Amino acid sequence: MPTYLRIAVPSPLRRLFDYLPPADEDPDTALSLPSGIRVRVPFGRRSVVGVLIATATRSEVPLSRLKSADAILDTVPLLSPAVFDLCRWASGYYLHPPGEVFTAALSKRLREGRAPLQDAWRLTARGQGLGEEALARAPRQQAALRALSGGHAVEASALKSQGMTSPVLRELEKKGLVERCESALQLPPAAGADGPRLGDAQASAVRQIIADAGSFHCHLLEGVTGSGKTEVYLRAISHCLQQGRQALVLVPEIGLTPQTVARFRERFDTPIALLHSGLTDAERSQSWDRARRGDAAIILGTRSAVFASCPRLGIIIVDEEHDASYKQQDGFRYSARDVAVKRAQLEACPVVLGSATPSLESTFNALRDRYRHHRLEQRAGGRAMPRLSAIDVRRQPLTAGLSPVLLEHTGQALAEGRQVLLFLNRRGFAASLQCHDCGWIADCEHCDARMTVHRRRRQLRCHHCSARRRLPEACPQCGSTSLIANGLGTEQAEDFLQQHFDRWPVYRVDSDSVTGHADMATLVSDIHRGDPCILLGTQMLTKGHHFPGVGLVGVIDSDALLFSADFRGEERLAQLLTQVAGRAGRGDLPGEMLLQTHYPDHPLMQALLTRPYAEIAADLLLQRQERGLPPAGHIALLRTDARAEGEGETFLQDVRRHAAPRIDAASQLIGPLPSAMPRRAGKHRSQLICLSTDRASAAASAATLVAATEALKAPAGLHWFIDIDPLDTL
DNA sequence: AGCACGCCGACT
DNA sequence: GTCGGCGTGCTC
Repeated sequence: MPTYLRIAVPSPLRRLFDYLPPADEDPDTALSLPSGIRVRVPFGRRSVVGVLIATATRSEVPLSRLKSADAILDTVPLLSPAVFDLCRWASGYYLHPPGEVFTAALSKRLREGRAPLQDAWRLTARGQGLGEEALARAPRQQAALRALSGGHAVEASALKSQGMTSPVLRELEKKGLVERCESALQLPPAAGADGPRLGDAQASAVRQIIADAGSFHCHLLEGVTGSGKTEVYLRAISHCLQQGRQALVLVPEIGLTPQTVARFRERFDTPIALLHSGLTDAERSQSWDRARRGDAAIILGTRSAVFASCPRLGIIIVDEEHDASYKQQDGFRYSARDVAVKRAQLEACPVVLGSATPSLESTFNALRDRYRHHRLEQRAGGRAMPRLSAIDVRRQPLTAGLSPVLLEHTGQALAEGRQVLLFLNRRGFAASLQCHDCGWIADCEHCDARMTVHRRRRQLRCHHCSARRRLPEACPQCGSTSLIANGLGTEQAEDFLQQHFDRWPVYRVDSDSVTGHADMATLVSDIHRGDPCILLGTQMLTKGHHFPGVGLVGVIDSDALLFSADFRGEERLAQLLTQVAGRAGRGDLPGEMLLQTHYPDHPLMQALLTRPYAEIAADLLLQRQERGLPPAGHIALLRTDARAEGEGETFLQDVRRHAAPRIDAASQLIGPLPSAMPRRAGKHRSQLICLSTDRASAAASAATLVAATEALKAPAGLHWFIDIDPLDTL
């Protein structure tokens, strides 16, 4: 009976492919090949690297149509069993092609079918048999042999630092005395250095997390900035390392700053593998390898690190779990937070979700006792949250969006030697450009959107695609030179603030002015000197950094955030403002936060002013439950990108007709509808929403939708994808 | 997604 | 006469 290899092939196809074992492989041994190994297989007209999912003795595909695999690339899987299972789960849950999911769990080097990097040397059997006095005439080679005589492998970099050059080692390799291998550090169990004394709430959280070591439990750690969440993580990690196990720490995209890394390095005298987008492919592959071999005790990374194989994982931490950057927004649209929880379950280890502003998803799970909820109420050092008040800007004169009251408070804070943080969530000089004589408005050619004025660069830019044009001197429609820039952006506010407060520096922090990690680091260290200044910025300013010298926070345009078409708009606003508030203040200086608004009586504005985040979240959760929206309900979104208008809707209408009969009563289909911005980057976007009251129905309906979509052939130029648990439905 | 095959316009 | 445009069809 032939043996079949069931392979996940890197392709957008949502199925596995069967192959015969390579010709030189004995069918009986082939049957016991372990799942998770890489296999090189012919696919179409090319050769690709796939992952063995299982071996089988039957196949649906007739033998005559099967090809043989080219080569078995590994003897032992380079994915841990838990990550293998995690990928299989994720492929099913997110309805994403298995081959593409597995590529998320392998480093580039391994995806290309290359062997893991052999960055260490060890003695061969012959090398070990050699006496002390061997190679007396080659002192450098003798020294190298002595360095390796400890019986274990030594990393090439370590040998180099002892003065062993690679020509010397290569010479020994030629003599068959040493060989290359993967390094295998012998990690001693490491404890963290002592930290500050814990408060009661912290100590209790640590105690409960530690008590769960070795079994799955999800902990929601809720605490404002400065309440000591990080200290709880560090203690839990320390305990985990003492057990000889690894810790996986996920942080948001811009949260992996040098300060974050420094904090871990200070505390733990143990190798840390970093995984973030700023690394080169080689560095990434190395971190990936160190995690997989167990050489790194701590794996600290962004979203994709959730798939790093760790042989002895003991805990997972997801910091700022509410952060949107955990959701991948293209291709394999997974949520690293949700995948982390699933992973902890598969690894049988605790997972800690930490945030000052937990997502309603996590709040809901905590309320239903699925998660253990720990609240850290106090700010370390008794630091108070800033006092919040609204500035009613109705009928007030606004200069560059700033009211006299906000200007006065700003001036006063600066004069008192404090720093001021002004939050404005719009880049550029102005939101749009209009002709005062004929009404012409500068629209993007590719999107249903206005172009933003960037005066410094003399450009019009679209913030939804890459379109850029020269800033016109005159109206292209009527030739008038009376062009007016509507809607305030950070550039304009910066110009005004610099002029108005010329005795103090104004730092603008947005993705136009701050481009890299290095820029941000310089800026942060400047600001940490504490001299009075104005910090003016977008969302970028609200993440990851704490500014102890800030005594006043001003939100220039709260209204822009108050009205959002998306169902998560209110949750995001509450999180954003709470996060901004958390940036400010220290023990001796209670901060102040002022919100400029035209709607001081808006219920959400009132709630924000008078109640803590947790209460607002509880209310918002009730509203979601009443409307059957997440996290009470579940959403799957089938989206299309088409070249022609209406094409997507027509196609989705077809999909709906085919799928509807097989969708149960716990799910309802809404749409197809054009997206909130129907045309984006030249593509016409539309969507079909599936809203379900329970998870099982949601999963079944989404699978039905995908099956129907695959069965109907999409017209040329129409792309479609499914988004499970989307962040927004716009 | 690749990568082929396939059938119609401007060039060495 | 051919090089090459990208439409459409398949991948065990």
